[in-house]
Amino acid sequence: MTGKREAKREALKQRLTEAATGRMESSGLAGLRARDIAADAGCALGGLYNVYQSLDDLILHINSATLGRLNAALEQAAANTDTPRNKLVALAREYLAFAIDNRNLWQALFDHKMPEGVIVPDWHLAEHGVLFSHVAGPIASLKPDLNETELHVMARTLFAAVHGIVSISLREGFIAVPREALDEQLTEFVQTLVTGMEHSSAS
Amino acid sequence: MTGKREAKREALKQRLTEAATGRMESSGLAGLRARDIAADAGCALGGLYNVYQSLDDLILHINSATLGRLNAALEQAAANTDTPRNKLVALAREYLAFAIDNRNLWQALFDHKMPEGVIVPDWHLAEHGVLFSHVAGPIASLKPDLNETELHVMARTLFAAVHGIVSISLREGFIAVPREALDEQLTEFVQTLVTGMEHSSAS
DNA sequence: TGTACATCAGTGAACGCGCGTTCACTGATGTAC
DNA sequence: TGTACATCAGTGAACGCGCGTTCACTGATGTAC
Repeated sequence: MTGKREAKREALKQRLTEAATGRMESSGLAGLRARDIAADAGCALGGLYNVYQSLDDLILHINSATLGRLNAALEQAAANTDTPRNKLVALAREYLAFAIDNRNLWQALFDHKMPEGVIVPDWHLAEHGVLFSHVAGPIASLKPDLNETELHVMARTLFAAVHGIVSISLREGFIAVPREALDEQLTEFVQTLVTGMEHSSAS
Repeated sequence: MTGKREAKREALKQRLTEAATGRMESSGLAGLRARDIAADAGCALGGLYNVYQSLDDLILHINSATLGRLNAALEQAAANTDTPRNKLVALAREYLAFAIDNRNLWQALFDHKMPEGVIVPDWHLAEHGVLFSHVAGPIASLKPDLNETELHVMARTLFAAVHGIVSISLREGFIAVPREALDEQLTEFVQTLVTGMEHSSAS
């Protein structure tokens, strides 16, 4: 029966991760408590610290998983459309949809701060960086004259703009504006921006 | 010597507000402690609670003052330029400048959350709403066909986009991108958007 | 102006609570023979 | 397969810390006469 220890450990880790994800989804990052997670996962409080170094460590792993799902969703959205313009619109809409469907998990991506002095691991920063990359492809098609740096900067800016719109729209509990209206606003916004890009002189 | 009580009270309130603002600017919202504020203001811990209902109450007042200064700065920026296009660019640049120069105070406007169940007073929500209004004027000139609601929505969206760009750029301690570059990016972004608005058909 | 009493701001030690993390203990799994 | 010992996961009570808020007390300001 070798490996039973490892198996149980993995099983517990998964139960903890699922429990924590559930809590985060329902109560938000601020409502996440080690005791609740352990209780949900059916283990003692101390058990959590056998599997994860700290609560922040656990949160980091949840965020990593969320980023993975988000990146996959964006990838899909871009792949399913044709023109650069439509890809950018689809990416923005998918981002909005993901944010709405995973409200608190998505929020935690941006709200979580490491305690002072502790550094965020590189692999996690890299995952965040991938978000921008989805936007870069379509932009490169629209503006072939941009060099690598300019392209990266522009992708970051466009992403940030969309993120800002989604972020402010979802603030304060429920959505004041109905989802369809939000969707339309965002679509129109990206359309306008792309039109502007098509009419502006090359940088 | 009537009124000495009131005068002292006002003086203390001002000292507390200044001390708290200073702490907030240097240490951020998360680093704000009642004990520090009282010490800086030169009064006992309990004194703070004679003047303000709670720490959240004090923070609300600081945010209110910050919003006042921000709104004034934006008003200025728009007034000093001519065309709608230039006004929108100037507003965005002024917003960036204010955020950089008042990093932590600006951040606190968006980070501060009331404790669960406590409602943000109306007057404070209204102050936030004013932010959008600066953008509405120029947009109305660019797109005269918009009705009241459409105009408000568009102003909100544009503001949110610029806020998102500024917000993500200032994340993580120091500015990775030099200020001039940020300024240029933001300017270009707004220019592109306005160009797009000029070329798109009326809604 | 002076005296006696009332009021309320100012004080800071103590309270209370939340909550992440530790740690001595136990019991299950693994290993040696 | 069985036995004795070693290892390490699992336990949950206790620790520790931060920090907002309170409260009984004091001393300064205000009022009445």
